[in-house]
Amino acid sequence: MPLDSPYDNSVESLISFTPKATRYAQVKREIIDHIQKEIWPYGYKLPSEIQLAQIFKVSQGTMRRALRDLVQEGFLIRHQGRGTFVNSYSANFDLFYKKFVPIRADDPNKTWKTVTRMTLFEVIPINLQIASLMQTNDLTEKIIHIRRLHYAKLDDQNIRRVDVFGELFLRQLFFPTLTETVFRGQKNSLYAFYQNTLGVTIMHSRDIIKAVFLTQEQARLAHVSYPYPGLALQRQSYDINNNIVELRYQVCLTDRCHLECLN
Amino acid sequence: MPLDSPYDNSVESLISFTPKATRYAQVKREIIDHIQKEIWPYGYKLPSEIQLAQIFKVSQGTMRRALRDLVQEGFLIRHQGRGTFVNSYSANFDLFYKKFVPIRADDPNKTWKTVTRMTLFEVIPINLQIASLMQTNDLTEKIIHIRRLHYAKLDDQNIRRVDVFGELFLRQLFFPTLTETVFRGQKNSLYAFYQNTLGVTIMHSRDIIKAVFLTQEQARLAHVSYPYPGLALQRQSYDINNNIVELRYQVCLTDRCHLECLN
DNA sequence: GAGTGGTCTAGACCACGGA
DNA sequence: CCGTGGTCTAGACCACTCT
Repeated sequence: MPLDSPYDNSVESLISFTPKATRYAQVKREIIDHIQKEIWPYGYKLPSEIQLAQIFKVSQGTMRRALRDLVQEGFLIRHQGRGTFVNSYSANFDLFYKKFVPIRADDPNKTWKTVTRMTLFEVIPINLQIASLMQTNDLTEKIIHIRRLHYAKLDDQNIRRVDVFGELFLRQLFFPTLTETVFRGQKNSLYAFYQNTLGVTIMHSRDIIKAVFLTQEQARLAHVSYPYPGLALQRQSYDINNNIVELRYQVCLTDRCHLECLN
Repeated sequence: MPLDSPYDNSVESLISFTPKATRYAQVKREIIDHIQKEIWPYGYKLPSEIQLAQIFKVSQGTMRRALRDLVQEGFLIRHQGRGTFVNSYSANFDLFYKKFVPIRADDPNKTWKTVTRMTLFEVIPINLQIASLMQTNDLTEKIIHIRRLHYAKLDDQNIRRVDVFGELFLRQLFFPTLTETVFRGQKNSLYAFYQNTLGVTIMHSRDIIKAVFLTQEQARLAHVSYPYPGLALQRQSYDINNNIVELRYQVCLTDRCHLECLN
């Protein structure tokens, strides 16, 4: 770049260079950082919006704009007369469940129970396919691979039928404390477990769905004839900083369930 | 109610009784009405927000709130320096396409073309199943039933392969001007056709997806062996007043395409 | 009754688009 | 250049929750 460049090369401008960052966007980013660093942990009650406006040195209106956005994006939850809280999977289970679990029972008041069993836990080197789907270039990373089966427990019979075959791939980089023992201890929703126990919050995900045949082995475990059609769902899950940290591949029977999308 | 009731029984209060309707919500409703009655037709440029605030007798801030909501809900579109416009399928085809067509090609730069052919057009009496899915109780209604096939035209071969089998069910009540000839004339997106030619705007929809076998006839038309798995998608489409006006049932092959959901 | 978020107002300055 | 929407401010009143 020539010395008489028209661009502003002052140290100040280079350091403070945040193109088009509006005040409310800056405030949003700072709040997200606070949540991510757990300075404001999940469930935490934030100061009132008046106090927040003073803290961030903005007007109450600008503060409202930032808070409104963050509520809409799922970071915060507000109750009139009570306050503003950091949103969490535990506190708002239904909300997160509906957002991330598109599979619903055909019968709204379904009578059977579902149980989940882990059948494999291993740490493997990353391969090209997974690296591509995880959008990472580091081929030295380790991947935690977990296999899970979801059984339907029918009331009238004493048989267990596999409804969903699931494979999980997690980047160990983001789940350093996860071991087989820790995973076995988890009972509730997987994403709540990630957040509460492993410190990883899944913010959004992308699903790709295809129709496939079950394999012979899957058909046997599902107690259906072969061949049999199933839904194959591949999911990329993004954390609070927009890293893809989890890859999911699951095949599900659609006998008593369906997948629902709202547009 | 006793004469000394603490409640306000004045004629004014009874007439203007709109429980909890905030000002910005009232303004939103009035704007939607204007659009629905085509006082402000699709693509129309609204007055500036200052003028709108004067028209609706609210502050500019409240006006902004209403406009912001309506943009987010898809009714309006705004451009800084240009103005506020009534949104339309034609003007924002990509946006609507992405919203309502969850099926994407596996290959982002796909090389084949798709053509659509209507193979049936009939007006039939409504039946219980359709009435239930349409959420109507009037069993005297007429339903327009249309069958369409989507062919993939492969470059390297001279064969046409059916990729999607589609059935449409429309409530004639909402599409009084639709005849077979009119339908044959439509070339572009179906929802743009509904809006521009038939005066019906689809605002949102709900999809239910299952994995099924293609029928033998479908497998033959698709040039695949039997049995073969396919995605069955059932859609309920809602108009601007939240009536379900269209029901769609389509079965698609997922050889070169997939279904995508963002959560 | 004190504190909270939800709504609403009446201004201000800026960046962008088009004539 | 003027008109537009985008951002921001500094107040106000109300409904709700909790104690």
